[in-house]
Amino acid sequence: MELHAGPKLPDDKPNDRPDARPGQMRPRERIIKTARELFRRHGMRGIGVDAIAEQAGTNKMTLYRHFGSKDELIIACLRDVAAEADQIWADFEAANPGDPMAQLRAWVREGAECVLGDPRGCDMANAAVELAESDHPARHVIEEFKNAHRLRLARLCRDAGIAKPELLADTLWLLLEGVRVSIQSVGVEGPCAHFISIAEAVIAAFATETADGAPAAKAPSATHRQGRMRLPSDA
Amino acid sequence: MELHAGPKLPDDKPNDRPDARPGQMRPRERIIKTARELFRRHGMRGIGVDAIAEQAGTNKMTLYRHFGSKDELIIACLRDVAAEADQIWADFEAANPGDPMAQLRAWVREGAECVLGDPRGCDMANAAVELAESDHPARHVIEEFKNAHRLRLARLCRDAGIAKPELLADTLWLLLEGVRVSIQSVGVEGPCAHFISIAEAVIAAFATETADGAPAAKAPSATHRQGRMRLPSDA
DNA sequence: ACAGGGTGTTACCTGTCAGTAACATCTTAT
DNA sequence: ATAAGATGTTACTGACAGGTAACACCCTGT
Repeated sequence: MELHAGPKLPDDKPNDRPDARPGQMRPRERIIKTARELFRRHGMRGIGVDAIAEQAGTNKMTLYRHFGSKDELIIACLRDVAAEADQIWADFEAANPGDPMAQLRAWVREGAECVLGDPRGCDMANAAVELAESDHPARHVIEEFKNAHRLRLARLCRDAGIAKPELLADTLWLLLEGVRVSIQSVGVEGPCAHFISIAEAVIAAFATETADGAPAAKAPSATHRQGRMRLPSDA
Repeated sequence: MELHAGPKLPDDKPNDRPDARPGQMRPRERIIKTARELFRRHGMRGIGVDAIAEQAGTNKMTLYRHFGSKDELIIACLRDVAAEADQIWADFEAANPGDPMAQLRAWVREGAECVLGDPRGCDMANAAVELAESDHPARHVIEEFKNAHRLRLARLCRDAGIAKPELLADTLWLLLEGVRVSIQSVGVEGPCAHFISIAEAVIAAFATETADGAPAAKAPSATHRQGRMRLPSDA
């Protein structure tokens, strides 16, 4: 039950190590990034640790020195996904400081962009589908992430002055989750193509009744609705 | 490439065979029903043909006499799912004859009921996640089913006099797909709990502008709405 | 030079799973 | 009764996957 902490690096001078140069990640990082991609492409049960290690330019032994089991590797990958998502949140929040409505609309656009171009949907949701065992350790990571994400979205809606923030958050949430799963069965040409229009319309509908009765702060204008919000892949 | 047609039964007198009695299905049917349940519980890659055969009260050889491979069994199961879904459609259409708006709202309620109580979501969508190979033969079945279902929903919306039937259909579609996948990561207590309210509100919002300008036929009454959701008239 | 930790290599074990062969048995139609 | 087809039983193969052992090779800090 020894949790592998990975190779000890001199943390005070990380750039002195040749392996720490950008584009020259150390084995642990390479394995995680490679595993994430292969899990995504082939499914977690559709790819073996041997193939992951080889693709990562290393071997199975090194993999098992860093991750006690395939399940631990899966968990590490999901944590990596979560960290990346948190970063994306932070980015578009920073891009629209003090403007929660703009952040909300950035969330919609960001969500759509993350989905398109790669028809494999949401790593977390896919993991929940594949790891059907209700007691699988990775489920903690998934639930924790999804719940935190949902609360964060509701907070954003509340900050934007929406009258029923939880309801709007859940609506947008279901829509995006629907897009991410739907794209895997009917592709980007299906309902997903209308996601941004739909989401903008829903936001606008909710924004017409703000909590304090004041005019909704920065409700999406008409220019954002049908034409300008074109999805990258459907020109 | 011989497609197993199953044991030849005297179709003219099906009830003469002891195996044809209700609750005493023949091996092929037992295998499909059992496989559907086990696939659902454990995932298609999480259960073996041996376990399926045993649980179905038969053995692997009989299974392989009816289905040339595990993939063929998967396809047969998905077709069974599709047939069942078609039957459900037919049922609630027949329950509200000539009232497409009532049928639409029955679709919402039926969809919600199918999802709740079993946290494993949609078999078709789950299969699309698990069978990641883009050329997997089962993908044809999935895409065909999902596309047909989507068109049928759009037709229902059009018959109900909705101004933008495709857009409402896609919105409801994404919402329900979102529910079915979301329930697997955050459970029924999450956004799924509001699905019916949300869907009713969306239908009401769309129904306020019918195609011919006439008052919407049997729009859901105000008691079903959480918040007064109005969609901008351009969407 | 030396020690030690991280890494690469090879070989191996064990279990599981999809799929098949051969033969015995049962049911039913004629 | 008998033939034919469907089913049950056992045993087997081959492939692959998860996981481990042992040993050799670096590279780095002292």
